[in-house]
Amino acid sequence: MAHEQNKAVARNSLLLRSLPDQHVETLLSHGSFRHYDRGETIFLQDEEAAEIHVMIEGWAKLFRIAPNGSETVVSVFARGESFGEAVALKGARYPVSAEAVTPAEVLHIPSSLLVSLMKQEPQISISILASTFAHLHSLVEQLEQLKAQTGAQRVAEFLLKLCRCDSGGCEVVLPYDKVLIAGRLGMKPESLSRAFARLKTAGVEIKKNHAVIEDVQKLRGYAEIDPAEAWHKGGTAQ
Amino acid sequence: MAHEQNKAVARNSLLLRSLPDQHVETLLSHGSFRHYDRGETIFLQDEEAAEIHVMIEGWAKLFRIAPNGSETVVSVFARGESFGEAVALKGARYPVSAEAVTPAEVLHIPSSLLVSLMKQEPQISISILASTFAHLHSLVEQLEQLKAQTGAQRVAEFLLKLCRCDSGGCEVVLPYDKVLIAGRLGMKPESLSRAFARLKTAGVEIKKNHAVIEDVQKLRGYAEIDPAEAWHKGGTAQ
DNA sequence: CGTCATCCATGACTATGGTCAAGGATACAG
DNA sequence: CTGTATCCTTGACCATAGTCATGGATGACG
Repeated sequence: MAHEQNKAVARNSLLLRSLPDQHVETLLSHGSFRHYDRGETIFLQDEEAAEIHVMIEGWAKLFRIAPNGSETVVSVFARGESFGEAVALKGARYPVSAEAVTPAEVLHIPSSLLVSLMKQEPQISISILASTFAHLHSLVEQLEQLKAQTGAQRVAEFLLKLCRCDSGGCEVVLPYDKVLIAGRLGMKPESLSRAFARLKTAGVEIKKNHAVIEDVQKLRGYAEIDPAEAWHKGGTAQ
Repeated sequence: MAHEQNKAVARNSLLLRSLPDQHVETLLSHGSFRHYDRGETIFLQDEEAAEIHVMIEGWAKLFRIAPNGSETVVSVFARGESFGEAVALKGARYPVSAEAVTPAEVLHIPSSLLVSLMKQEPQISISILASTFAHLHSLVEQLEQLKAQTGAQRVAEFLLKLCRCDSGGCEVVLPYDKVLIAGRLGMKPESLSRAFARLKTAGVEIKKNHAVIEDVQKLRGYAEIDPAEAWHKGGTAQ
């Protein structure tokens, strides 16, 4: 049965994998698996949070709609990752909305259950804090990237994170469509196109939905150094 | 003795105020208060985190130095706020550095102590999660602001957060120097100057280190609407 | 096979903000 | 009062990316 598959993934999720089996079973038996179609809403900004969400299959994005109508993608989650921990435990309202960007399978765990387990088993708190910290960390990284790097450099880092090789050439599949990649990297689709075009200089070729990286080291260099320097080899002022 | 003052502030901090007195006393008696001069380092990126930090007096910034040398201010903390909870409990390395930006008094609480208290008192975990969530939330807001607002709009929101009035006029004191404000808002000091200049349109006058807001509502309007529309009153496409 | 829709690339134009350089204000020391 | 340091503002210039408009590729469907 598909549920067994799902449970296996859940047991391996970042949130649950370090918990004692007994508690994992309790959580699984009270949690619910649900399917979402592409584009379907998982929760909305300002809704009261009562559940923690674990991605079992597919991708989901967290995003905010600003008063002026523009959308900001805050993060994108894949199989094994979870979100909403801190909000749900605080019983606060979601600061973001969540939506499936591919067909997706999500495990929902009621936060009340977690709170009561936390009282018995402090290890759970540590687990939750750990995954919350991971989000914190990734947001900090995003902030830095947004403030200190150009669009093309952010794309370069994005590609580097996707490919698992340390050196030499590499070919990666773009995990979701370009509109979403652009959003995730804080730019418009048009800018993403242009960023791809610039990366040809750094030995990257885009074909359909996969990218061919000629030399990982070279690309890494492009991502980290100020682009002006990559050009005419100047010295930094400070 | 000054220590009593300090302890009073600590007891009122966001992290400790909701804890039972008994535990607060334990934490205080094992924590240490320390003074920092302006510009002094509190901790460095990549150091191992073993303490939680509570601001008692003054201001501190969290920041990252990118490989290319540019600094990103991630957050600024004031009296009563705390940072480093999630990292310290996970025993990970700091993803950011911290530095006093004014003369400051900081309470350091060993994380090992907190871990053992968490085992006795689940309420502590909730407290910590709450303040971690607050950070998470503020980072999300920053991301949104950076992606969806212009510099002048970010400055407008910054001023609005400082003034506690809901309508009418208002005068606020800029809490720290303009270089830091600029950093906190993701821009260079020059851009901050220009943003201030633009805000004259929205009824804001800057004199030395305080800002006079003519009409809070008006400024709020400026912060939220797309600046192009504030100009020629167009309709949004989408 | 043609039609239509979707997604993506590209061009032209504009605005926002970074960089560099210069100049004004303020505070403080002598 | 003068010299100096620090901080802030302003101007000129330019790179980056947003906006708008167009056109091409791909794929679903009749």
